[in-house]
Amino acid sequence: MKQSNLFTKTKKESPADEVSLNAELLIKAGFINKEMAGVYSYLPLGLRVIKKIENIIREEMNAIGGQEVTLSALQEKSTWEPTNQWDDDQVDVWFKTKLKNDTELGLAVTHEAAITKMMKSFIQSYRDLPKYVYQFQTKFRNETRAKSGIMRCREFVMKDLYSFCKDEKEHLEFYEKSKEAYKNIFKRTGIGHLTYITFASGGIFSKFSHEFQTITATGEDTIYVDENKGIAVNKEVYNDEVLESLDIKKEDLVENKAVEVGNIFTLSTRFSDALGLKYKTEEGEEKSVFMGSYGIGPGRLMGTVVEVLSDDKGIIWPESIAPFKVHLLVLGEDNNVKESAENLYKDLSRKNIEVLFDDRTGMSAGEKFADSDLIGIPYRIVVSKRSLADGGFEVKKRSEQTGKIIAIEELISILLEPSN
RNA sequence: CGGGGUGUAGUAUAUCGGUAGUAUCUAUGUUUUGGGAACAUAAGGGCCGGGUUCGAUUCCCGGCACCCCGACCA
Repeated sequence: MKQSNLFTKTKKESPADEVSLNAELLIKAGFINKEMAGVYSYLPLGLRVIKKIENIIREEMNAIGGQEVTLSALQEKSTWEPTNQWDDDQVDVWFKTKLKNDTELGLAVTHEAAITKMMKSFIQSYRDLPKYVYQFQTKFRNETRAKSGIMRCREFVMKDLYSFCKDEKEHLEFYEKSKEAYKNIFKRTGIGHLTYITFASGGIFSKFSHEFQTITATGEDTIYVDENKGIAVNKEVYNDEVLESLDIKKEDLVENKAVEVGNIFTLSTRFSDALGLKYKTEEGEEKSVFMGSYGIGPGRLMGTVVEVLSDDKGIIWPESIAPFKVHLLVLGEDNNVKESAENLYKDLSRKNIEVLFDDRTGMSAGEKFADSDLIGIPYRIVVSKRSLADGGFEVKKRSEQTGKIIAIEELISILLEPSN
């Protein structure tokens, strides 16, 4: 893509109404736009990142048997009444609205009940189980206080997967698989080294749920990390009894602030009982479907990556989710230089290498460099009189301080190496 | 929801009970071009409503919006 065609612009000044690093950098670099407190639009660069994150999640969900759907955002009151989750004194984050005929509706806070209801149409027999269904879908939550940039929004997309199993045993097999899938997701999106599976409160039907917590000073949660075991305990369940049951020693734990980037939990038969999602066993017995729920917010994940992987100049995207692989900068107005850059842009594009081509004219070199650092694309290639005189193009990784001049053949072979 | 704070050009900020200044951005021109270039010219502003006052962007009240701390996050 030619940067001269990109409608977004970078900003020099940090927004006055954002304190969080993720929002500050993403807004300055033109990835997102703030519409109101807790509500953000995704711009071309930001959407490319989100789509890449979604694709990684999608691949991992498909790998463990997930089937993608999209459920509606409008939900009926009757969907949530059986589990007593419609009343505002039970769930206080509802956005509610009405049809013209006064029928009450809610904007989806989550989809456990809705999907349980839907699956009644398709699950009747043990032969229909297990099934795993997921979506990327917008949730609306009327948070009393939106905060931390895109980390806690009133409108946000969530990947939510729901598992439907015959019994707890079958459920736990999948539950373990989902942990591995989640680990893969965080590893592939570049925050695996800072992300710990964390024991958290499990609600009524299971002792624990599992959160995936990424260590960062700006996190909302406090967790206790056992580095050797690679696991953590959320402060909300941190006590002697829990530590003993998990065989964790207090002295091995280090307290950290962290952000919850994923959460998996066992629902058991809470929703299937309430909504009547049952199946016939081989013996002809009627049983409730055993369910689980598995969430990740791609937007929050993106914000976390920015929080964790950035420096004083801007964002440092992991290759796997960067909006482009290469940021090609042409310096100066010399026609030979321009032509050389154009040709390189075409060559790389033909090889299906994603390039953001900074072909903007009338800009100083320093301004282009500053923009490039802010946007944070993994490879920066500079074409200038100097680089051509030195025999080619200057390549520098965003994560490194210095670059080197190389010829086009070598350049292409470097860029075609499989990433991550 | 409790507490605290802030609303001034597109953005970021300053001053002031009496003419609202600067930077950046935008437009035009000239000179620049390897780390946010220089000069010139131009355009652009007091959240909304009420009150006090000769006069309010400034003081007071209400509303709205935004930020921070805490609570909440099923």
